[in-house]
Order: sequence, then C-alpha cells, then structure tokens
Amino acid sequence: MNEGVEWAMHSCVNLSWLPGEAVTAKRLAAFYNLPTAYLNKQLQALTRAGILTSVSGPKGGFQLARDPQKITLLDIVVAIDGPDDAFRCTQILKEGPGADPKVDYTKVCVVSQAMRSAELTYRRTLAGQTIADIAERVVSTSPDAPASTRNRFANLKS
Amino acid sequence: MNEGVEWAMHSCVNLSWLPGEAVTAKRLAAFYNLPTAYLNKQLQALTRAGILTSVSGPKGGFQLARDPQKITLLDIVVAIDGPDDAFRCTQILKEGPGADPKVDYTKVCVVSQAMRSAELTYRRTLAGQTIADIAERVVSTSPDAPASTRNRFANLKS
DNA sequence: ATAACCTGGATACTAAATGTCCTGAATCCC
DNA sequence: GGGATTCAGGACATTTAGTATCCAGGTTAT
Repeated sequence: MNEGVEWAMHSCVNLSWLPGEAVTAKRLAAFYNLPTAYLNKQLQALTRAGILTSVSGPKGGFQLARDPQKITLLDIVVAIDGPDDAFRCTQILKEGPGADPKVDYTKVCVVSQAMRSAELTYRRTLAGQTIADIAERVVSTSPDAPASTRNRFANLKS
Repeated sequence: MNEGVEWAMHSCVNLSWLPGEAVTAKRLAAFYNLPTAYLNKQLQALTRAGILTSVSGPKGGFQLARDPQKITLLDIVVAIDGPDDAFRCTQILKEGPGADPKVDYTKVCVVSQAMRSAELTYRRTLAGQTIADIAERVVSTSPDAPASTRNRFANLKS
C-alpha cells in the first residue's frame, strides 16, 4: 500500500481541526517534514476524489470538502491507492481443464470469491471509521492535540 | 499482492485431490501453464512454511504437509507474501509536535490502530477458510473436478 | 503587475515483482 | 558406483510500481 495513504489520513485529521481554513501543501508537508511536491500529488488525488477542496493563489490551499463524519478511511484509501483489490485474480482457471472461454472466472472461481470476501470485510471495517472518529479518539487520549496542532500550523511561517 | 498467492492456492487445492502423491514442480506448472522455475520458488516458500513437504530425486515432488482442513488461506498468504500488513506505519507522528522518541507510534497512533483493526478482520476472514473448504465448494458446483484434475495430472507426461 | 499557489505532465531514481539460469545436494534406479 | 531426476537456493536480468523532483501553465489576492 502506498505510503501516501498514511500522509493523507494524518493530513485530513489535522485539517479537521482547522475548519474553514485553507492550508497550503507546503505547510501540510512541513508539519511532518514530508516532501512537498509529492505530498501535493496526494492532496490533488484527494481533491479529485471530492475529499478536499482546493483554492489557487495567495491565501489558497486545501481544506476538507465535507464534514469529517462523512469522510471514511475507505474513501481515503481508494482515493490514494485506487479501487483495485490487493488480490488480483488472473483467471488462472482459463488454463485449466474444462475451461470455458466465455466464463468470467473472477466471478466463478471459488478461490477468487474467498479472497474477495476477505477484502470485503476489510473494506467494511475501513468504511465504518471516519476522520471524525479518529480525531475524537485522539482527543480522548491527548485533549490538547487540536490546540497544539493549530499552534504548530500557526508557527510554520513558510 | 504477489501473484504467487493465486498459484499457491490453486496448487494446494489440486494437491488436496492427490493425497499421498508427490507431484513435481514441472507438472504443477504445466497444469496452469505457469513458468516452472518461478512457481518452484513459491512451492519452496510453502515448504519452508510447513504447508508442503518436498522430496528430492526421481519420484520426488511436493505434497501437502497436513490435512487440508488444517491449511488456512491466511497460512498461504503469509507464506508467499510475508507477514507484513499492507499498511505500514512509518511513525509519521515522530516528526509532529510533542513527539516522544521513546514511544512506539505503531502501537499508539490512532490511525495505525484503525488500519490494523481493518487488516485484522481481513486476516480473520482468511484464517477462517481452509483449503478443504475451498475444495468442498468447488466439488459442490463441479462434482467431477477432483477426477478431472487427477486425470489431467495423469496425462501430463512430462 | 506581481507574487503565491494549485494542476498536471515529464522525467528520474529506487525498490519490488517477475522470471531465468546455474550449481549443489538428495534420491532413485540400474 | 554411476547416471538421471528432482528439489534448494543463490545470482542475475527484466519489467513494473512506488517515490520523488521539476517545470510550464492557469488561478487568485494584493
């Protein structure tokens, strides 16, 4: 899995504590000492996916496109890593005995079904957790996290 | 995910229909028209993981090391793809505000926990399905699969 | 107008997946 | 014992994906 997923999750949590404020890619990158241009690519992907909105120009930047409760971890994974399952069925059975060229073995193959059922539970778990849930859990163990995050962004002058 | 996982799953199902018989890598590869040397690498990994046993020499080959009911899909995934989660936490929080160098953020970070909980459900689902389950489900829709598999192996003279 | 900022394409570098080859060791058969 | 067959595993080559940088072009605030 793309490392950008981790960056995107933490950036979205941070943005949830800066509602209505546009934060530049440079500042989001500086927060965790990440490569600006590369993080920017991930932010662009989040924007294309409708998770962030972006504004050009001075005073521009990124912010959450909707309520953190409406942004699931699955949304972010799909936006950065793409919609494909980790297990890709290559329809190996087409080379086996009694294969029917007209059959779609990604549907019929029992191995493929079993792997897909596991990926489904994975996606369901991710879809059941939102950025708001994460932020809330952070606050419950570190109540000063939102304030210290805002403070750090305020002090990242560049 | 490594394509070898798919090869390994189907090969194990086939081996479950040839109990007590040693099948060479060359024949297992010919069954699905796979590259012999590369499949052999996956079979070696399964052997190292204790899923298969191997015998050298003429009349040698591979067979299941234990009852198909005792071989889970997770066993195979771990053997071929390794034990690492898809999401690797790089402890990005160590670069953030108030970071403690002594803390292991793979444990503490809420994002990391959330991703790990999803991978856990994934692994649990895979661990709940065995090669015997797969084989049984194949038989229920294609009752002649074991016989036709044995027949094809018998006719792979090489 | 200028400076700051996002967009997206082009490019380079690195790491991982995929695949081949060869030597060595084990085993069977004659 | 000698030859043939097969697994074990390291070395190597090729392809693809991930990581990263740079620049030219468009947008917006001052």
